[in-house]
Amino acid sequence: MNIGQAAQATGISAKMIRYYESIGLIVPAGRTAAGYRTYTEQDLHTLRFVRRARGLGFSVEQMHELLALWRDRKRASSDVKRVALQHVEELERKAAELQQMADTLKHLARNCYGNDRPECPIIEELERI
Amino acid sequence: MNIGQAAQATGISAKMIRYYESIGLIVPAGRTAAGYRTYTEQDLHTLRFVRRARGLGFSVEQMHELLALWRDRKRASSDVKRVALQHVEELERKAAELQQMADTLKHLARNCYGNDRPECPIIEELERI
DNA sequence: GCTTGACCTTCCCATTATGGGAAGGTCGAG
DNA sequence: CTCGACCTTCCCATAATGGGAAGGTCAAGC
Repeated sequence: MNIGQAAQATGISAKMIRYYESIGLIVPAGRTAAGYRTYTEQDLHTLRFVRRARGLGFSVEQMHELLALWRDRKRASSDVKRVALQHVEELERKAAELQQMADTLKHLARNCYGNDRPECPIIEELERI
Repeated sequence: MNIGQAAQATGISAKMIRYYESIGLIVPAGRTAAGYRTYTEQDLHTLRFVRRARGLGFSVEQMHELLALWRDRKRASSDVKRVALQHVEELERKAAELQQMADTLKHLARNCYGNDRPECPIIEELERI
């Protein structure tokens, strides 16, 4: 299977598959005599793992760790849980930060008439002399 | 006032002040005969506006728009409100996305014993054959 | 057998906002 | 006059992703 088919089968773009290979996240794919990358079912399996991890917001570095744990049949589930919970913390911290910004802005916008007049508490807050 | 003092007075690094100037977000600072940038109180005022906008998660492009509205004494407050609410939407969308990821992971982690055994629903979910 | 279009390869560039660091010029205090 | 603290510009790096060029390969159809 060529890279284009692997891309379609896994939902990861060919560009990204090559990138993941180049940074050592996944092992280099096999090659045909002409130099085309070839993908086995096992390769697709790995790529799908990667896609799901990305979908949960894991960074490439964290995926590296997760892939290593996946491959290690004797891993302790506590190791996986640690990585996951650490990531949960970061996700929640970021989510809260964004929500905080949104709340502040919503509060300001609520006090803005939003009409043709120039008076605007949003700008005034940003300006705050 | 030199750039270092302006940086300290506004909480924006000297590096970023130069960057904002280079991309045209702020007007070029005055210069001494030797080429040092100089900042007036008005300049600091603008920089503080920028810092607050950054603190609310506005992108450089959005700040461009906000600065233009700020300078335009005849702006309609509805224009400001539109920019703000559009940003709120994006912030809330991103926050919800992150929180969704966190919730999914927390759910998986809750079902993981987190002990020395290898069985782990987190890895199994990522793998999902 | 040759052409053509769809695919593949590598390489370079761009994105966003931020910082690190080098090489060299300037300023003020002692 | 010197030295340390500052300033200047320029280049590089980050994370993850895509765009695109130049050129090689493959398979289908004539």
